Amino acid sequence: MERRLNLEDVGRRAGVSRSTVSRVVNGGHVSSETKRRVEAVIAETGYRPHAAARSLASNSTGVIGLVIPSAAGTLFDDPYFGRLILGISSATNEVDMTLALFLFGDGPDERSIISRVVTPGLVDGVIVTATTRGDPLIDHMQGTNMPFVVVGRPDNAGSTFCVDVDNRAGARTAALHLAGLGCRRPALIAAPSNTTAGVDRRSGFLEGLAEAGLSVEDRIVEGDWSQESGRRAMDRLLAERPDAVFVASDRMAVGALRAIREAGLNCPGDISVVSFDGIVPPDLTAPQLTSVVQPVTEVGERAVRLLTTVIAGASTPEHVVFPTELAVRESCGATPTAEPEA
Amino acid sequence: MERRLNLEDVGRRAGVSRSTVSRVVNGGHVSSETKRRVEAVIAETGYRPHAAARSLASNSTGVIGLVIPSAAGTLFDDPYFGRLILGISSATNEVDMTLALFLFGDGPDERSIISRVVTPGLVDGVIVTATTRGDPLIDHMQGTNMPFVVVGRPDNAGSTFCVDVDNRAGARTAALHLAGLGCRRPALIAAPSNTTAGVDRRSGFLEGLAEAGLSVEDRIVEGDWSQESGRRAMDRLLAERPDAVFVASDRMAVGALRAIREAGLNCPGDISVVSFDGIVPPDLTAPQLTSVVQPVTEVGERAVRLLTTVIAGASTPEHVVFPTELAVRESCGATPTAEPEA
DNA sequence: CTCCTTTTTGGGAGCGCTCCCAACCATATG
DNA sequence: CATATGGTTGGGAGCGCTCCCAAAAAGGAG
Repeated sequence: MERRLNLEDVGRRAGVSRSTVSRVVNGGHVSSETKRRVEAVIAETGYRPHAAARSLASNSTGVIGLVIPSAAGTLFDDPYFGRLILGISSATNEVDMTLALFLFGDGPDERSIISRVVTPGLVDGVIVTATTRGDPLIDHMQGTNMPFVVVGRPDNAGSTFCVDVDNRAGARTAALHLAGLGCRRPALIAAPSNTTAGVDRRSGFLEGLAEAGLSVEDRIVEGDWSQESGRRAMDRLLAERPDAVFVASDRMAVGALRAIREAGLNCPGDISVVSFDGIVPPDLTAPQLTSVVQPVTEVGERAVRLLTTVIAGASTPEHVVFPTELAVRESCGATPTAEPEA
Repeated sequence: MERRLNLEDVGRRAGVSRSTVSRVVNGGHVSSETKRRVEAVIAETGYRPHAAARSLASNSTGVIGLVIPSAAGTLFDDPYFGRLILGISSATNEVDMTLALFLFGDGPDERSIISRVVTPGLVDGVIVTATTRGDPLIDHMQGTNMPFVVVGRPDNAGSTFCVDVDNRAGARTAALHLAGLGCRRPALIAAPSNTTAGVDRRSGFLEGLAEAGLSVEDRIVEGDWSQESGRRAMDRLLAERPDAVFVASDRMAVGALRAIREAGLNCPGDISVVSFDGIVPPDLTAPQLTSVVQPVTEVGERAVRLLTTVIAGASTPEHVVFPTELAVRESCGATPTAEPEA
């Protein structure tokens, strides 16, 4: 097995210098005749530039990292992260970069992996997501000079680049929609309050309710994003006889729907449900979920684009906020249900 | 902002040479006194070695790639890939390496990303998931000298390292179980026949059936892994009045269960269901699915370990096959259902 | 035909590390 | 006291590329 060849070798075969070959590869100025000859040699030999050498010399790796702390075994049970990764991956491909994935749990190993993320010469920048409120990871990142953008809204957003969806406005819309439908005893299945998405959706919903002169009183239970937690939360809530529930995630809403059905009640007949995410396929539930749709894939793509500007040197923090959109389907009762099932 | 410091700088501050610092960092032989001094300087300055420089000099990057071809927008709808990634990521962390993720669709862009995967100096090796039969990607990889292992069973497995689960045996077990329960009219909701997992599960099931003197006759419909396809397949199958169905994936089984319920029939009362994967949480469905459990996470972890041996120079192809295990729950009817719901 | 501009090309320097060999030092041995 | 032994240490060479400057070639204008 012969040695991999390098720029010099290719140049020798084409009768030009290292530099000229480099120019051909990277699109510099080369006479068309020379270019033709060099390209022929490259095609013939299958030459490919060495990524590490390039990174070292140019001080840029062409790799971006995606960091997801507290990635438990259940990470992908919620379609959210898969969708986000898909968006990030596709945008990464588009800008001709490579994606590195850093998942870590809450163990003590976490620290060492964090430090791997900021290893010089490994990635050009990172996207950080799934952080909890006051997550030390954000502070840690700020202490380095590694370019990074946050997906979500960190507490101290002021000084960081971030892209998020308008959780608060979306939840408010849900409240207004439910109020408009005439509910009297609204309830809330909230997302964990140690996440900004959780608090934003909660406060947005309460705010919308207040505008309509309504209140959840004590009809509020906090879930943990899981379907099972949504089911249990709804079970608990049923004792309070709510006539409308806003569930802070689709996945929890699927569980809530099941609890309603198993209690012998009907959605939307007895209880209207509106959820947040718009991520589970409508057909998957009966009735179809009315949901506040957040553009997850776009968020991922935008995060990559934003990161490239940070890598390129942008320094004044930019906050991108995507609007959400209410998709009215069956579970809220605004539309006649196709086939109300027992 | 001052320049990042390098080995030489650290050495100067500690009064030793570049080489000595390198030895301290990499665990070579250094006197304890010197070591202490150097480590102090490293801690104080926060020095971290430059990954690209290291890769270039040592000809090893510490990065492994995960390649998932034909990754459509629905990739993560099935928990399988998420789970696989989790296993791979955790094993990658354990061996102190970094994971690069290459997802690509079936577009013409695919080609260029494949070539990025084999860029020298980018990754030390890759794990390729074999989805479709006769995937040209496998052949392409064989043409390079990039170490790789396949997750799944490629057609031409002979010459590649791969790790897979025993789909055939697992499906056979399902058939035997159903037969043992006394079914007379078994049916099959198969996985796509352009995947080896699909054909293995199909043939294993038919084989088991044959052993028990049974046959699906024409009670066989092929799904596309999606929940919706499982539902449609079952709908179609109902006309044939099957009394037992083996569904080639949990996700399709969830759809099948719904079709049964919506047709006013009862599972397991009217129809027994056994699925493959064991990946959806039992509580998620009613009745709980009896399923052939495949150890997805372990497969991922094993793939990483195997890849490290290939990178280290292993050259005689190794095929690791994990056994599956039948988890008997409610949907097959072997156990009294907790609460048979309409 | 000379001088100046523009395009094209070559090669030195250097990125930060590892690898390896030679030099060094101390201690143990004949 | 010379010599072997083994643990430490320093520094040259080189990984394959980019960056940059200067040399060479090719035109254009006077």
